Amino acid sequence: MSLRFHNQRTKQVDEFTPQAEGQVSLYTCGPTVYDYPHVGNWSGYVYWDILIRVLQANNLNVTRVMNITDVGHLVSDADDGEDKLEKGARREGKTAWEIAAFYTDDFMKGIERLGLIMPTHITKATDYIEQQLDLVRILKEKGFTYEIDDGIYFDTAKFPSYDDFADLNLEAQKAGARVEFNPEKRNHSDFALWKFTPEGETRDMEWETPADLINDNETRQGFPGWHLECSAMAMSLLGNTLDLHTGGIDHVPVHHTNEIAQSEAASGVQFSNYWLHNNHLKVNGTKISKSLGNGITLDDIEAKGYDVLDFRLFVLQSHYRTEGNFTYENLDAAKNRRLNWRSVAALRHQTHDTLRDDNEKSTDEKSVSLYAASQALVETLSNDLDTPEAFKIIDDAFSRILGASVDDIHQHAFTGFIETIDELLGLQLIKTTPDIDDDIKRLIVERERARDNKDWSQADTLRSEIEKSGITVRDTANGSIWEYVA
RNA sequence: GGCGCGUUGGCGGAGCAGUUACGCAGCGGUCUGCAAAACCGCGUAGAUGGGUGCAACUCCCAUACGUGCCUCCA
Repeated sequence: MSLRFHNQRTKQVDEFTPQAEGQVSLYTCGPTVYDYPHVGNWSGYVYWDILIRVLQANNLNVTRVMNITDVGHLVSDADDGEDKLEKGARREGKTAWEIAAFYTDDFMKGIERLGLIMPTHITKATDYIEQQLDLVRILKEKGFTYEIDDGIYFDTAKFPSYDDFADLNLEAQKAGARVEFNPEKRNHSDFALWKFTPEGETRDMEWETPADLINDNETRQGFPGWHLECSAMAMSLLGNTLDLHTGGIDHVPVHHTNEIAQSEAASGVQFSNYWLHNNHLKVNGTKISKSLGNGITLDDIEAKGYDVLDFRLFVLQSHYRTEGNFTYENLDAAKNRRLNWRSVAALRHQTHDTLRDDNEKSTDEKSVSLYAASQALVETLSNDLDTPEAFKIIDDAFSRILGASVDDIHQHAFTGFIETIDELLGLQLIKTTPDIDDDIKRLIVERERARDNKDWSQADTLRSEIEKSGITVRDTANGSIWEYVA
């Protein structure tokens, strides 16, 4: 079995080989906790959840770090020392610390709602201030930094391969730039490692800048630049070279480019061997943005009567490197597909282990080797997380299940297949398809008896009775089958 | 102004130079006590114009439209 991923570092699909056999170190850029995440944010985390599951299915032990950005993420063009957290605090009349705590908590709940596997470490930027300052110190000692009025900056001109990762054309960008940049900066692409709190201001979140990092000896309060945290946390927990680093496609030209520059300038070795990026989700054909107010949240989805698992399935229908488009019409299609899959999964309660095993059944035209389908799922997903193709495999297998007589389905193998789907895709088909209770089973048997006696009115009465429990019955040549009422 | 990407049937969404993607929705039929399911079939997809191939949705060029980045962004 082999794993392949599209690697932004090499711009091609590469065979994946971890540094240490059987072990994978992985860093995922997490949220900035200043507001509720929207469907676009979540789609990325859903895809990286599949990545974890696929790595584990390949018998790899994953150590994963995800950060919580709770400081230092500057808003747009305002170069006035304000960051997203401080702004959010003003908006809601709270402190930046309270804002961070509230939305961090909300994010953690979202992880559970979507059934995402919890990272090994979830780290807050504010818990790693020391490590970030250490990194600044190393970069300063190596001559990569310079100080200007509002902070300590990284001199990108001293890192010659700066534009390789994103294939940037810095000269062209500079020539065509529409936004004024800080004239004190030496290069347009230079970025702040550490920002100083402006004179006369006090921030909710600020720390004393160590004297050895400042040119003159006066004490200055400050806070970390946004890019610094990821490098500091990744390297302190996972080492100087990671196996995998993931994030949104928007991070390629700035955030990840800067992470690479500052990390490799400090350590002298490659920061990450593989870089994976998820494409964005649009809403109704346009980019999701605060100003447009189209940032649909998990709560919005549920308020419209959908399950968050419908959204999860919707996301996985398209490949992670393809741009998606969220509309409620499309969510409807995903919901219907999930309900259909659920009906199939519920069939396992109505099958039995028979004398014939799964392999024997696979030789039967009408049957299907579910063991082979499980294998195919793992292999398909190992090929750059090909979820659309995985869905096809599931649909193929399910349609053969539906076409087969219940007596021809091997319960153990069938349940195993559903479990494999859940392990790989997290759709919770087992959990969402509980068996029916004995009272309903009795009614079903009673109804079958009525049918045998051709007592149709009694049979219909019993079916109505059964439907009060959210279960409906359909009749096949081999007996009655129950399903959940949609 | 600079740099890039996309355009597949009603909707979503894949692979592939020559065979049905798949799903959701729709229509017709078979089956059936009813209902449903299942199965079969249908709608002659590939933005437009050229080019290279025996052969192009699938490669190349151009045009149109859409969209992203260059400023924070998953």
